[in-house]
Amino acid sequence: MIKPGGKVTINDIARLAGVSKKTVSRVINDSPKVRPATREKVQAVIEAHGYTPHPEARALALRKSYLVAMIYDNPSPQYIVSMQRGILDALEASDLQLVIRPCDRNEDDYFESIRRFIKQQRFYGAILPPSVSEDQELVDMLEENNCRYVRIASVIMDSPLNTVKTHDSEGAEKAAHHIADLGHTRIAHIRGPLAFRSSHERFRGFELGLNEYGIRLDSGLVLEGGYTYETGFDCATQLLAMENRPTAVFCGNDEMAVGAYQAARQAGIRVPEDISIVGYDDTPIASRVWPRLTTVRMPIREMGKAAGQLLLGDPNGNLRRYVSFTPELVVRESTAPPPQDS
Amino acid sequence: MIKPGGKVTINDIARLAGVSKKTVSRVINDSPKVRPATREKVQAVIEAHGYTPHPEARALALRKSYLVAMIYDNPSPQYIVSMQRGILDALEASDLQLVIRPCDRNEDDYFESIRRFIKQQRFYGAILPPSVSEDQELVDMLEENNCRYVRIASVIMDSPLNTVKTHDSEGAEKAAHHIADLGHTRIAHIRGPLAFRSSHERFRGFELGLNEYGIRLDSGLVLEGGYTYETGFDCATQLLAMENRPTAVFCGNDEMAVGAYQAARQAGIRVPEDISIVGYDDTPIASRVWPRLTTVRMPIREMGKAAGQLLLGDPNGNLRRYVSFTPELVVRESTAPPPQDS
DNA sequence: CTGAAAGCGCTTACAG
DNA sequence: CTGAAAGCGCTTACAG
Repeated sequence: MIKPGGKVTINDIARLAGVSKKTVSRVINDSPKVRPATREKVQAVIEAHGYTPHPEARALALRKSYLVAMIYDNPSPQYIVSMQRGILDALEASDLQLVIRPCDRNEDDYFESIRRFIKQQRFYGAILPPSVSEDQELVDMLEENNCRYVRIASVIMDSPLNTVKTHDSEGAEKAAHHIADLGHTRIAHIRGPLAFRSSHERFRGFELGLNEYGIRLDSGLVLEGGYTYETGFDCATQLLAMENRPTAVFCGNDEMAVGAYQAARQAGIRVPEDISIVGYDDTPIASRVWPRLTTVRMPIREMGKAAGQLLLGDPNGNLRRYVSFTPELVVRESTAPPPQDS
Repeated sequence: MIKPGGKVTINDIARLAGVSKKTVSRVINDSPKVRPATREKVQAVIEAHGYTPHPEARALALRKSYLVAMIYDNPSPQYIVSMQRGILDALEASDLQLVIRPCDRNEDDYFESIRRFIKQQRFYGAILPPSVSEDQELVDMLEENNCRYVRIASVIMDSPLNTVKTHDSEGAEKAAHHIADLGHTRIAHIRGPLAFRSSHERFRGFELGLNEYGIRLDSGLVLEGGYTYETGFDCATQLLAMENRPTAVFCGNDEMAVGAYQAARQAGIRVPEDISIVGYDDTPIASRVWPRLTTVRMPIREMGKAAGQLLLGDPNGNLRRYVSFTPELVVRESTAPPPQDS
């Protein structure tokens, strides 16, 4: 008899099926060395009792964790949610679960706290979106603790085999081409914080893209924001107050672009008639503001999925492939040719 | 010697400290029955080797899981991220981890898939934000599997001891009072889908609030949306095309309100001069659109924390308190008195 | 193809 | 206050 209220265990199944627990184990683990008749008999008992192996017991016996950690400090909810979905897409076929760990790199015990987390849990592996992915100290700590990891980053910082690369510079280059094509020449850039590699890559790509059209990016028109609405607003306010103000602004992400909308509105400057604004990320807000925002789209969910797959490794063999994503420009209504009289 | 590359175990610590593993266990678990000198000696060895107990082994021996599941189908990224943070706030002091499980109630294997998830993982407990929290079949399944749970919901569906209640009707009532105070009488409501209890509560509270001002909510001006931008747009487009169109619209959430903005814009109707719009939730988009949206704020992160605490129970004793949250109105620029000529 | 023994790293009674 | 034995639910060699 099965203990009332208690879970049925491998022993119960073994007894009920008249085999040893090892045989049950073999059935569970799809070992080929079980006679079909035996397998069926055991399967029937398993199903009849809704048996499912205890994950902690397996983990202990196999010296393996079934938990994947996602460690992140990204400020955009949409980014986080899409990334989580993507990772789960990859984990779906496996029996791994996703444990989340938001953090703040500015907090004092940020590093120690994550170290404890990693040491205690002995994860199957960890996935690091930017900007956590750029923290080499953290990655070193993971390696010290034998925790494999996949970085999502705009540059390859160690092996390409554990990086999902996003070609941020190419996305920014496309934005530059679009703006230049429209005929703009006085062009500003509100970049992200220097602590983010993506911010450098986007800046670099944007500058390159303009250069390809023979346009120089005036360093006086490059301001540093914090990837937030408020900083976008502040930087744009400064730009719009200039004597000879720019006719186009490329913002390092959508949040800052929406802040720039607000700055333009308060200054009585029309988008896109007086000023063109371009964002980056294509988060949902980009198509909910008015005018709808021209921006650069990253397939965030697919990137998460690729990261998950990289972490799992190829089930048939163990070759792991280098994965990279190229962003594309989404043209909407926030960009137009510069005003005639300018 | 400690195996190279291998993790240090309780046995290593016991040997190194010259005590039995049981004594180490007592130190780890803060048992009072250890002589201070012994405790210190053991502590020193633990720290010297950075020992941390294997969570799966503990879980197995204690017949207890250290994993909390968050199961949700809420479509708003901001809501999800805030709720996750709140739950983690509550879990911080414990050694529990948060496993996330987004799902889609419309998918065929939604229920079976979650059932498998629950059976396999034997969670410490589960947290259910709306609208998953309203699925009684799912809750029954959790109980069947001895998985405790906390619901976040706008009505108490079973015991108040495992519900974090949100007074949605009160928030909607406040919205009604605000609109009535401004002098509106032709008032519309774009409600959420009938499958969400919150949608009913908000509708009910709004109607009640208008009645308190002697205003009847015209059922012809109540449309059902899907809590999405697109449905908000569609419903508002219908309302604005009416012969005698409303001068104010209360939308069931911010997403739909922003959709309504867009509909007004396309119809050449100004917000708030020609029509007042009120949302619900105070998600970040509410203060990023123009004009900034008057809406009803829910303290989502605190609600998540309360849910986590309810799940953990009171560490000093085991009384659990009923928790509820009352939303407040946030007045911004999307509401104004009705136009003079109306 | 199948089983009895030993072990994963921890804890809970039970003695002393 | 401390320890030796048994057990949590599973798996891995090792026999047969």
